[in-house]
Amino acid sequence: MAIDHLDGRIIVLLAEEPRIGVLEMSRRLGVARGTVQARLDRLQSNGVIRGFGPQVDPAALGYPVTAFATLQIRQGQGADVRAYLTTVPEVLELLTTTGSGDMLCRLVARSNADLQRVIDRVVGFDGIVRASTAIVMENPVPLRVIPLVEQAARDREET
Amino acid sequence: MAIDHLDGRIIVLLAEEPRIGVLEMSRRLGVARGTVQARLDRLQSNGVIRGFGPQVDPAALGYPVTAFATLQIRQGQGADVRAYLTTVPEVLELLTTTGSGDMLCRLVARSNADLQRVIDRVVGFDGIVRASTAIVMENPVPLRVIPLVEQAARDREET
DNA sequence: CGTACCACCAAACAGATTGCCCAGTGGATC
DNA sequence: GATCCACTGGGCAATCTGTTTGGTGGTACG
Repeated sequence: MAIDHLDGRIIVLLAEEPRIGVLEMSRRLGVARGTVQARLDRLQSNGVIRGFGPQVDPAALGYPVTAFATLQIRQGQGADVRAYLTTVPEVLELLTTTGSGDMLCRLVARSNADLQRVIDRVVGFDGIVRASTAIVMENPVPLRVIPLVEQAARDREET
Repeated sequence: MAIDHLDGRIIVLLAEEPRIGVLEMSRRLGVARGTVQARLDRLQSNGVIRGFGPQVDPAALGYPVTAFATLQIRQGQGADVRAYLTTVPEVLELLTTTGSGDMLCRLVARSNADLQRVIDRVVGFDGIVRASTAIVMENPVPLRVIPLVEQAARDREET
């Protein structure tokens, strides 16, 4: 759960050059291969590293438009809405937030015009009272974790 | 840019068992190893697969609280705000959305109490006019792309 | 003070995988 | 008919993986 400095370096290295392999990592970090291997195993069983799945870019897939929809859910319909939205491929993420039955929904679409179709499909579901959508224009900071990892490693050291 | 059915299966397989290797994939998919290799190269140079970085779980790192902050930016301060927020490790993502100088900001914190510190640090920056924060309670659909990939592959086939 | 435990290093092994090259085949294009 | 392209199936040396072994140092604890 607490991240070591070496753990941090391992994660950063892995983020920079994912195909690197344990052996090469041990060389670059100046530690024994077994150590890296053990650390990696620990990080994975700890759940710190969830996996190494491919990072797919929706834009390159033909879905360059991203939007966030804030949904207001009718009382007691939360589970239904969740189940429904799970079946919509264009729904990339769904979160419930503080506030009266609110959900936040990350969408993608093939175009601005297509976004209309997606939104209709999403908010057309009975159980959604109201929805407001914001289109994403730019993404100055794409989803990242490295700075957080480094911070966590630093915290650990400074103790 | 357009995704083949085989491409789709490759991505899905890779998402399910990331450590699988090209050879094993070719066996499971019933195609030659060179084919899988060529497809993978193409997918990567196309940008469809951005990489294979480790998926780090902020919660396991000690940051179990997630929140979204909607920021209203003072005219012309957008660049400054971006630059500043980039330096805050707890800012995992930053997006500019439609609306008058609005940004959406994904945050994590060590606790609800700690969230206050993070928010102060974020909105304390000059150039941010107003901010409203929503704490994430549940994550019924964690960030996913597979259904979209399958959809894209299906679209391609049905043509 | 001695023991036990733990993380790490260094080395070794067989087995598997990778990157790369080649020749042949079938379909589509012009 | 000639050409291009993607795929197959095979083969090669080099490398990496998973795993085990023995040895070292530090720390916690009775």
